[in-house]
Amino acid sequence: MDILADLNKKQIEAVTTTTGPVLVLAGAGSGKTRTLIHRLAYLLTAKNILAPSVLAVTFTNKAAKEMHERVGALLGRPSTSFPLVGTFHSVSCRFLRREAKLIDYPSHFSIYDEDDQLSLIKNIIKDLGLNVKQIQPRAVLGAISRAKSDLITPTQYETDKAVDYFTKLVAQVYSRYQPALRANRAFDFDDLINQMVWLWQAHPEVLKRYQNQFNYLLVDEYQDVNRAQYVWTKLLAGESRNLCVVGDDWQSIYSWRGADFGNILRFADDYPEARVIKLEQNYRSTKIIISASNAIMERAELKADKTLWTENPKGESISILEVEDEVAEANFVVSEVIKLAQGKSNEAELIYEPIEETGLLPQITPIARYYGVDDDLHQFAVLYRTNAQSRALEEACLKAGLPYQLIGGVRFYERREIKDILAYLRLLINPFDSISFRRVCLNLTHGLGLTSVELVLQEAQTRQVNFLEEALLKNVNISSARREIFKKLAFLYKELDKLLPKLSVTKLIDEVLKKSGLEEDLLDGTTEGEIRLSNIQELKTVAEERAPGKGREALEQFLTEVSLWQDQDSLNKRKNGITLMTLHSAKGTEFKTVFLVGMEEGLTPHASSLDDPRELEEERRLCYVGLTRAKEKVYCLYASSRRLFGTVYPGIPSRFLGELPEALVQTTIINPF
DNA sequence: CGGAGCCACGTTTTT
DNA sequence: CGTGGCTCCG
Repeated sequence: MDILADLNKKQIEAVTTTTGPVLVLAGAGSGKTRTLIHRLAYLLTAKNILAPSVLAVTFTNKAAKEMHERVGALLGRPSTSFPLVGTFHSVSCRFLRREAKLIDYPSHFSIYDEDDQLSLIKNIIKDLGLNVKQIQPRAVLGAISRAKSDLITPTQYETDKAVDYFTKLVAQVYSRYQPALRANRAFDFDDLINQMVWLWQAHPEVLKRYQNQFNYLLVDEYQDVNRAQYVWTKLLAGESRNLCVVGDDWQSIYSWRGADFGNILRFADDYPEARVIKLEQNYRSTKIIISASNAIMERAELKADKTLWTENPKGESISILEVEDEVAEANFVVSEVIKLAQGKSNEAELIYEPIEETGLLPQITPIARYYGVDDDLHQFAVLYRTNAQSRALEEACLKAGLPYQLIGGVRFYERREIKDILAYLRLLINPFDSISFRRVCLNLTHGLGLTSVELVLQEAQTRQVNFLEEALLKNVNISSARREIFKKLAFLYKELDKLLPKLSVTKLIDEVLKKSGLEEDLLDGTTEGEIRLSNIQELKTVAEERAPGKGREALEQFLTEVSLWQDQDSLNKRKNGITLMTLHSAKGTEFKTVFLVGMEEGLTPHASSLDDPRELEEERRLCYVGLTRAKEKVYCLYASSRRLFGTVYPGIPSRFLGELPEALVQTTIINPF
């Protein structure tokens, strides 16, 4: 097996430069993932590095999984002798659970997601005697999270950042927020990184241990690391400095979440001896698409210098289309897909017939009906700036019978029934978890309300005991009926605790479904209840796959996995259909044909970015990401009027369209008259 | 305590 | 236009 076969010169350099710091600037479609995978394989075989001393960090579980599988395929060895490949959060969580006792946390701490964080913050605001309505807990959480991604502690925030009313309020909430997490034996997502950084800084001997173990470090999507992740990486790379980071500053689209692509631009400051390797040859797209993408990025102010090029054919022009409104836009996309899909498949399977007209705009593109069964539809994607835009597209697809796959929207683990079940299980592992306790009482236990639950919570807090201790209730001033309900709940948990060692997670979920009465509640004959129950069935499938085995250990593993694996489409089976998703979700994907819809001022670029040049730059990069998803053909659409939240707005073509060189585009105005 | 109606609000979201 | 969060009442 030749690991270097089929790689270009630059890629080979990136694969074989195994010692010292390496920065790989990998343009869109330049074979970045391939290079990474080959580098891992090269380390393990040609260099005979032992798997346990290699660590590869990604941002998404999907990327981690892909890397794992593809290295496996390349090496053809069992996954047991694999290096550790995982997301920043999952890897750090693993470390943190191992070392938790050093910072006085149990190893089975809960992991709080955004919902949980918000509940916690709302409670703190209430405790401070402030009005939750006037404050927007979301904004406070956002500020805290941003501070945390910059490794700013509550104390530092108070002294350095608290300058006006809002930031002073944030300081107040933040200083109570961290102790609140501790009281709950919980960490939030940011903590999974931060606490490890702080732990390493406070315990150099522990850091040393990790540095000694992981001699070879690989970080993917480096443009997306925030300050905390940057420090985390730098600490771990330590003195060996065998750190290879791969990324593309042009594809930095998460700076609003604390990602700082400056980290990629400043890499050489920390590592002056770094080898910088640029992967500029694109294997994905046509010359036209690459020229257009370069034209967009030429105008970016702050960026690493690189130019994408390709040996691929010139390809088709980029079609710019003006349509009447979002309905016409969706109709155009749908009929165009049907037309194109027909060209590629058995014609007998596709029959066109205009279906009943809407009555509103009968002149506009009569929708054809899709009768196909081919799976070429995977080759089409419709990308938009905001999730709200998916509605018109979905409707057009449904009307035409065109199968589609919607990425994003309400995520599986954010569904109420799922969160409820998980809260129930989480409380079993961590009975100090007040957020889960609240959920269990309020959503899954009849007869309990906010007032009595708050009283119990308060009593537990003053006595420093967990919520399930019966003795606790003696001093709580609630009616005897409610006291009985609490006692029943506590008893139920005791029972579950006893059964736990013998039960698989699947069985445990069944047990909870029955004993909590949730199953009974959901079997109320409504389809909604049915759907919720089937979601829980799906959760059981996840449990079987990700956490087989029995008892506490399996349950802990399951809870960690589902907390950290919130991936959108990991649960959606890849069914046939065109893909509908936001530009953000599109990063890392590729399609033969891409429709960029809503290319209007105020949408792409988004209105909220117009007054800030830096945010505008991010919109530009977003546009770049959109264009470079396409292998063969790009359509850009804008509507001359668009209905948003019930009101009609005039549509002005996006500035980015005007920046595309005229020679590359073909503009058509689809006018109904 | 919990359901029904009313009002406010509305980017992007890897973990 | 829809959703979700809150209030009021039974």
